[in-house]
Amino acid sequence: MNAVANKNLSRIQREKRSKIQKAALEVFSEYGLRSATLDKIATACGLTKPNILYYYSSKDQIYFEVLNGLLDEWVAPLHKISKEGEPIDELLGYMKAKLKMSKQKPKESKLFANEILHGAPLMQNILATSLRQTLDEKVAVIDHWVSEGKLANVSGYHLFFSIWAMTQHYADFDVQVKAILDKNEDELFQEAEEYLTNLLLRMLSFPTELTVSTKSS
Amino acid sequence: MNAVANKNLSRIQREKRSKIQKAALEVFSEYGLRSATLDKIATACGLTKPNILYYYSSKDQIYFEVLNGLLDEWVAPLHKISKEGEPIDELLGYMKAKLKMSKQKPKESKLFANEILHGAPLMQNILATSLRQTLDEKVAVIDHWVSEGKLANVSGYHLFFSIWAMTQHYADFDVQVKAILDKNEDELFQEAEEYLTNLLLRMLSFPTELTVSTKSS
DNA sequence: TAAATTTTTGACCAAATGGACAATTATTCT
DNA sequence: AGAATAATTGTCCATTTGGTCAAAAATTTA
Repeated sequence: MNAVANKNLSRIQREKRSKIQKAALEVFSEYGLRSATLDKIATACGLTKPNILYYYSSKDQIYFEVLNGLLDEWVAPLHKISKEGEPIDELLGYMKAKLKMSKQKPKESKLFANEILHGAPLMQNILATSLRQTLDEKVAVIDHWVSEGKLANVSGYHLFFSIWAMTQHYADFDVQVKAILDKNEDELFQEAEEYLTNLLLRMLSFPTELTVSTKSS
Repeated sequence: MNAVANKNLSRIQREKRSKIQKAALEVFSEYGLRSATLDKIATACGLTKPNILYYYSSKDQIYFEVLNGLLDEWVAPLHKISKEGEPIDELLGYMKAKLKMSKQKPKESKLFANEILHGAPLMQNILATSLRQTLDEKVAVIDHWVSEGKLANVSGYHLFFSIWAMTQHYADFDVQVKAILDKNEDELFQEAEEYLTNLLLRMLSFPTELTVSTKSS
C-alpha cells in the first residue's frame, strides 16, 4: 500500500526516480539530511541538479520519499511475529530477521538511525502512532506468553529496545565494530547471531530449560 | 592527561572557552558537525561569531576539541573494570555506569553516536588503537574469568558491543523510546536498569545459579 | 514528418555560512 | 595615568548550496 505515486508514470520517469532514490539513500545515509547536497546526489546518479529537481520538487521531498519508501520494509519483521507460533522461536526469528537487515541493508539502518538521533523531525508522528500501536500489540502477545508460562518474565518493551539496539549496532556503528574486530563481514555476523541467539535463549527461557540449550565451546 | 591546553590561559580565556565548548556540545550533538553553524553556537553561548573565532581557529577545531575533551570521560568506566573484582559485579557495575551516562549525558552520547555513524572521520584512529587496546585487555580479563569457571562462556567483544548498544540506545534514540513509552525519565531508566541487570545476570551466570536471582513479579 | 509534449541542461540567483580584518573597547601592566 | 596588550565587534568576502528558468534536445503523438 506504499509506492502509490508510481501509478501514472512513464518508463523514463520510473527509471529516473528509482535512480535518484537509490543515489539519495546512498548520500543521505552517509551524510544525513542537512549535510547531504543535491550535487552529491546528482553526481551519485549521473544526472544534473536541475534534472533531479524536475522529478522531485525539493531536497526535503526526496528525503521524505526515501524514508517513507523504506518504512514499511523496515517494520515488516515486527508484523511477522505470530502469537500462534512458539514464543521463543518467534522472538529468535525476529532477532535474526533484524540482524539480517543490519547486514544486508546497513544504509537503510543508518538512515533511520540518523533521523531518530536528530529528533526524528519527519517520523515522530509515525513513531508515536503507527509503530507504537504495532509494538503495543506485540508486547501484549509477549505478556500473554509470559502469563501462560511459555516465556520467562520480561518487559516486552525493553526486550524490543534491546533487540533493536543490539542488531542495529552492527550496521550503525560498523566503523567502530570493524575497528575493534577485524573479521570479515560473514564471520562477524555469524558470531553476532550465535551470541544473540544465546543471549535471547538465556533471557527468555526458564533456568531449568536452559541447561539443555547451553553449549560449552 | 587531557586538558593540557588550559595551562597558560587567563581567567577570561578559560571562562569563554568553557562557555563555547558547552554551547558547542549542545549544538553539535543536536545537528552534527556539518550542519551545526557557528552562528548557532554563538547564539547558544551569547558571544559573537568573530569572538568565537578569536578563541578557536575554526569550526572544525571546536568540534575536535569538544570530542577530545569528552573522550577520556567517555571511556573511563571501561578502565574501572577490575580483574580482582567479582566478575558479575564488575560487569553489572560497568553496565550501570554506562546506563547512568546515558541518562546524565545524553548529549555526549549523541555526539559520539553521530560521529561514529558517519564514519568517525576524527576518531577512527583512536578507535582502532587506544580503544581497541583497552578493550582487548578487558576481553582478556573476561576470557580469564570464563576459563576459571567464574562466568558463563560468552564472547567478550560481543558482550561489550551489546552493553554499549543497549545502554546508549536510551540516550541516542530517546525520541523513539519516549514515543513508545511515555514514562518519566527516572522511571524509564529505573526499568531499564532492572531489565538490563536481569539480562546480564542471565547471560553471565550458570543456569544453576540463576534460580536464585530470578525473581517473579 | 511535423507538431506537441516531455526531458535535459547551462546560466543564473539569493540565502546561508565559514572565516578575515581593521577598528574599537576593555583589561592589565608599569 | 598611560602605554601595552587582550578581547570584542561591525563589516565584509568567497564559497556553497537549494532552487529557478528559459532555451535546447529528445521523445511521443497525430
